[in-house]
Amino acid sequence: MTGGNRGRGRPDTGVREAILAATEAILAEAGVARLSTKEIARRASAAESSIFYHFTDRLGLLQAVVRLHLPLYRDVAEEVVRRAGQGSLRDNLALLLDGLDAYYRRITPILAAVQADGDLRARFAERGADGAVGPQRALLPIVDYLAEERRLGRVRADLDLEPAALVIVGTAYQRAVFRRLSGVDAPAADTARVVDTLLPALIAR
Amino acid sequence: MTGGNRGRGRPDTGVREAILAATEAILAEAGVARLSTKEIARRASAAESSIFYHFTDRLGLLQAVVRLHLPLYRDVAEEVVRRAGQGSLRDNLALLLDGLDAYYRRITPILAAVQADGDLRARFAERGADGAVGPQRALLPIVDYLAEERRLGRVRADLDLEPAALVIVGTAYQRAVFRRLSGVDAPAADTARVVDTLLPALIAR
DNA sequence: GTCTATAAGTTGATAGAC
DNA sequence: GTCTATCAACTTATAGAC
Repeated sequence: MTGGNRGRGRPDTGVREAILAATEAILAEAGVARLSTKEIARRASAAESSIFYHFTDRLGLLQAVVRLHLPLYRDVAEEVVRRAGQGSLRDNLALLLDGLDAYYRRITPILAAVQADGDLRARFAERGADGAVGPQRALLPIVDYLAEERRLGRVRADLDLEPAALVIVGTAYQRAVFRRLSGVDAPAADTARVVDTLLPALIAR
Repeated sequence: MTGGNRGRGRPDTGVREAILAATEAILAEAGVARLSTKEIARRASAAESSIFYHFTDRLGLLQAVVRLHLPLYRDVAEEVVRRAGQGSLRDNLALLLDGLDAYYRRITPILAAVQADGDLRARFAERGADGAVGPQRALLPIVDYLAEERRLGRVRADLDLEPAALVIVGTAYQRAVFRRLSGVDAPAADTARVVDTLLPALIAR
């Protein structure tokens, strides 16, 4: 056990965290293809066997990395939910798109790893079934936000929430993927244009 | 040389094609993580060394698989460009979304492989620079279609084409990724709802 | 909890016969 | 063009000392 350590038990020497950080770095730079326990150990300046001590096996490590990033999504999404009714719809949408974009830029390598490894995918499909991490869940906070704005009369009364959330998330994801594939590492510059294109689909006419 | 063989040169024994098909199958079922030359040879009922004879190395094989699927995108996209001005905008958009969805369902495992392998990603980043396959190019046919519809006055005169194309492609891609992650293999059922949500962003008010 | 050392298996790739 | 045989390097994982 590490992380929440406050003096009880063995002192936290940080190897576990170093391993997680090294894993994430390799995933982002080189991809799962080059993610070997030896390379992780080298970058974390730790023994290879420490990986197995902390995470049981390679897949356990990958799972831990994914788990580490799930709360971040809630942060991004719930930040916007809280803003429902405040500020302009345009500003909120820009905030949501940029927030999702930054989030996706960070987790795209990890998502790619999940998609690239059948075993890892299977482990998350199980979890998805019991409702904890199912991919469609990603839409829920956005749906909540839109529902609140609809209740307040700031978006069309007949807005179909799930498709609308899908369009927003899909647009943010696509921007992140495009930028990663083209090797650009700067934040997106065209948020305003995307927002202005999206808005007429949301507001009353 | 195989494929276009029409009697000249050595007879086409189909090993090359079998290797490509086996590669695609493994990618779809298990992901790059399990894509070994040995497994490919086994599934293709061919010798492992034949892979190296035809594709030089593992990366060359992956490149060949990607290349095999690029024309398919043009087919999907250009089908819709041809329909500009014909049928209803709603029908065309539904056709485009479903076409892109089917396309993405097929290439998602391949795209995942590219994202998961840094070397492969690098090879395509180079190509992208010289303009042949750059990811943003995926938007061009959709931009062309929207431009034609705009010229005909069937979409808003002030529609911002690139963001609009991004939204359409992103939505289609997101649906495909979601469905793959949740293990569902059927075509999308909610196209109509998505189209009706998207449409107000495109048409004149 | 972290290390060193090591085992057993798999990997991508080559040489050479047919 | 396709095969069999082979290799050195690397892979995940374990045992046991500290």
